[in-house]
Parts: sequence; structure tokens; C-alpha cells
Amino acid sequence: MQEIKTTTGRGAKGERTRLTILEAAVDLASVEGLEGLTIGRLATELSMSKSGLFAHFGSKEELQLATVEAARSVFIHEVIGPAFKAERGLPRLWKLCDIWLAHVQRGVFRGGCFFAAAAAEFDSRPGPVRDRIAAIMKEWLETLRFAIVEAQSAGQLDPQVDPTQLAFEFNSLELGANWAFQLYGDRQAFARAREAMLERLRRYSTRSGSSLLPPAEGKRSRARTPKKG
Amino acid sequence: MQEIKTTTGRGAKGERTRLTILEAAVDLASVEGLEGLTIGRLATELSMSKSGLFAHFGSKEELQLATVEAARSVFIHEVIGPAFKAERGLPRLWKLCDIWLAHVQRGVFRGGCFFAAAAAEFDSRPGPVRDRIAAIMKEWLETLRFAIVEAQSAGQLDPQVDPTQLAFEFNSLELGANWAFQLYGDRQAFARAREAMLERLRRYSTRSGSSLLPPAEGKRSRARTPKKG
DNA sequence: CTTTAAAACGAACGTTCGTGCTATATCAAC
DNA sequence: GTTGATATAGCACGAACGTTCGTTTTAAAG
Repeated sequence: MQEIKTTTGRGAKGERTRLTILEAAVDLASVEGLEGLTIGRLATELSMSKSGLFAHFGSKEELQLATVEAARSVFIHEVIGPAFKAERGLPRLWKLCDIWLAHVQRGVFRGGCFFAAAAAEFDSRPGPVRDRIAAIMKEWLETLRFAIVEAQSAGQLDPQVDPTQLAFEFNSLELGANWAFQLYGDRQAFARAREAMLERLRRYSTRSGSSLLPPAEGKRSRARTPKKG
Repeated sequence: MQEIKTTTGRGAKGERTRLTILEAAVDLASVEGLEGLTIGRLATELSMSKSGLFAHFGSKEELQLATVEAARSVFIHEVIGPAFKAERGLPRLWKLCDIWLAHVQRGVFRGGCFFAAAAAEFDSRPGPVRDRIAAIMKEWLETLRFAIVEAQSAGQLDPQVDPTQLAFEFNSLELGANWAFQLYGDRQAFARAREAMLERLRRYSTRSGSSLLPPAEGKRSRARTPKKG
């Protein structure tokens, strides 16, 4: 009988430690940046030795890559997953935007959107880390674009709308809200981003689509939009 | 006889050197970040000694603050100045947006928008540097907002439009274009941002205002929509 | 010229960085 | 309980960091 490559038996402890490290690494990197994510600090924070921690990754770049990957997992779990519970088309598109903004507001990452920060840090720094960050953010943009296309296919959104253009605008509003919140603590920015997104979705939505969007708020709404259960 | 402290006579050389240093500092910081802006590297790049350079600022934080201030001067000279040559109201508002995008595209700062990068780097790092960056970006947002208000006062823009909301959206689109260009080299992003901005300006502009905007392009090269048939 | 303050330098400081080595714990499998 | 891989620690390294200090060069003022 061929023995199965043991990832579960022998290396159990190491894997657990690795995950613990990466959890702390994501948190630290979201605040200090992927370069400010220092092996010494990380080790101190986890009460372990630099070399012991280092052995799990072999190089700082590998640690950074693993951290980026861990952040992507968190993002998928916190944003993509929940949004995909909504039905295809306009509801899912809206949920993607809404939950994205919520995950920043909730502080899923202490430093706001992990990838916005990482992109700004690495965009002038060629290498595998930059490439991976770029790929992950493209995934997100592609997810947005595809949700738009699905809404069009479902007859909920004007088929004349350019999906890439709309995805660009939504992504920009997300970046803008993240920026305003991180730099000024401006919570209103989330409402502004939502308003701008909903305005577009409403304008482009067909009759069958518009009922799938949250009801329009009056100006200066004081109450929160009721969550549907 | 009381001697006058001449700032022009004795300190002339030092001031010139300081400006040379800051020019290089802005360039370096726009790529490597304000923390990656290292005194040693800067000195090497300028073929001078670390200590000689250091003496001009007294601390790294002072160097960072001076660099931020120098970047602000460049920005004012390259964006605000030219845009303010346009007449008040809608023309100036549009020029502010248009030239902002152009200054990123032209590579006025090697790393794209200096302040977008600096904000992302320092937003989780309290202190005078962060405060100054935040204040400067608020200046910009306020400039945008005021231009919108002026366009409304001139009867060129729908007075019902919330200036803060529109300024937020424009700023977001700028951040989005900067992001796409820095991370993917995507030049189309500038056109997308302009399209989104102009779409809003056109929709909100009065009859007297709409003639002040650039003519609408013929749907751009969007003929190739893979319309599924 | 001489005088003198500003400007630039060179060397060193104490830290921290990433990264090797070597030794010691830990723990699943026999 | 012994074994052997795996995981962690200890220690040292060279380089780079911001910063200090004492000295030397430079150039403006008398």
C-alpha cells in the first residue's frame, strides 16, 4: 500500500505554527506594510525566536508572498463568499460592493483594504510580490466585471453599459472610500461610495432589475437601511 | 551697528544645496516611499556625505516633512497653477480634473501621485508627517469642492448637486486611474476616469454650462462590444 | 589679504535588518 | 523506550539604518 504523502501526520505542529504566524503577519502588514513587516517584530510579537520563525519561510520574500496569500484567503472568506450567497446578477453585484465597503468599515484588516495598501507600496517595486498583488486585484476587478455581465445577461442592467468601465468606477469608489476612512476616519465616505454606486445601478437598471436594489434613501437619511433577513 | 541677519548673503549656498537635495528626495520618495527615502541612499545619489546631508534637516522626520512640502510645491506648480488659468466655474473644474490625470500620465512624479502613495504609507502611522499629508490632500479636495460650488454659482451646474459628494467621486476616480496606471501601466484608465467625470458633469450641467465642456466623443472605440447574438 | 561662520566631511555609535549556521527540544512512528 | 525527522532556539555575520561628534573645507564679509 502506497503511503499517502503525509501533510497531516508528521508536519501537523509546523503547519499550525505557520498559520498562527501568518495570521499575525497579515495583521501587522496591513498596518506597517509588507516591507515594514519585519521578521524580528513578528517574532517578538509571537514570543518566538527570529530564526525559528524564519525557518518556516526561508526568506523574507517568501514570508511576504505567504502573507499576501493569507490575506487573499481572508478576503475571499469575508467578502467574496458572503456576496456569492446572493443570487446572480444585480443582487450579487450590489452585495459585492456593499460587503467590500463593509469589510473595510468593520476593520477586517486593521489598516483598511490590505491590497490597496500593498499595491501602493509595491507598484514601483518589480518582483513576484508585486506581480501577485496585481493578479489578486485583477481577480477582484474581474469578479466585479463578471457580476455586471451576469446582471446584463439576466436583463437587469442595460446591456449598453460597458462592464469594464463600470467595474473601474466601482473599484475607484471603493479605493476612495478606503482612502477617506484610513486618512480621516471619515465614515461618511462609505455612504458616499454607496450612493454613487447605487445611483449608477439605478440609472442603468431595467424595470425588472430596479426592484432588486435597496430602496432609495431620502437625502440625509438618519436611519440605516433596513437589512433584509 | 546692529548687523542684519542676511538670509541671502551667508546662507546662499546652503539653500541651493537644500533645494537640490529636496528635488532628489521627492523623486526618490515617490518611488521608494517616504520611509524608503533613506539618508544614505539620498547622499549616495547626490555624491555627498550622509552627515553633510543630514545637517540640513536635523532628523529624518524633518527631511520627510520638507520632502512633502517640496512635493506640494511641484503639485501646485504643475496642476493647480495651470488649472487656475481657466476661468472660474465649469472650465476650471474640468481643468482641475483633466490636468490632475495628465500630471500622473506625464510622470511628473515617477511613482504616480505622490500624495496617494504617501497617504497609503502613512495612514496608519500617527505623527506630523501623516498630519501634513492629510492636510494637503484635504486642500485638494477642498479645491475641487470649491470649483464645483463656483460652477453652481455661475449657473453652469445643477445647484442640487452635493459638492462634497461630487468632489469625493472625482477624487475617487483620480485615485482609481492612478492605481490602474501604477499597477498595470493601464493608460486607458485615464480615459475611463475622464469619461466618468464628463458623464457626470454633462448630466448635471445646465444649458449654459454644457457648452463649456469638451465635445462628447463618438462613443469612443467601443464599437467592438462582443454583443452575444 | 584675514577673519569667521556656514557647509561638508569622515568616522564611529548603537540598533535593527535579513540570513546563515549549529545545537537542542519536540513528538510521531516503531 | 528508542529512533529520527521536524521544529525551535541561540548565536553570529555583514550591511544598512538614523544619529552624533570633531574636524576640515569653503566662501562671504571686513
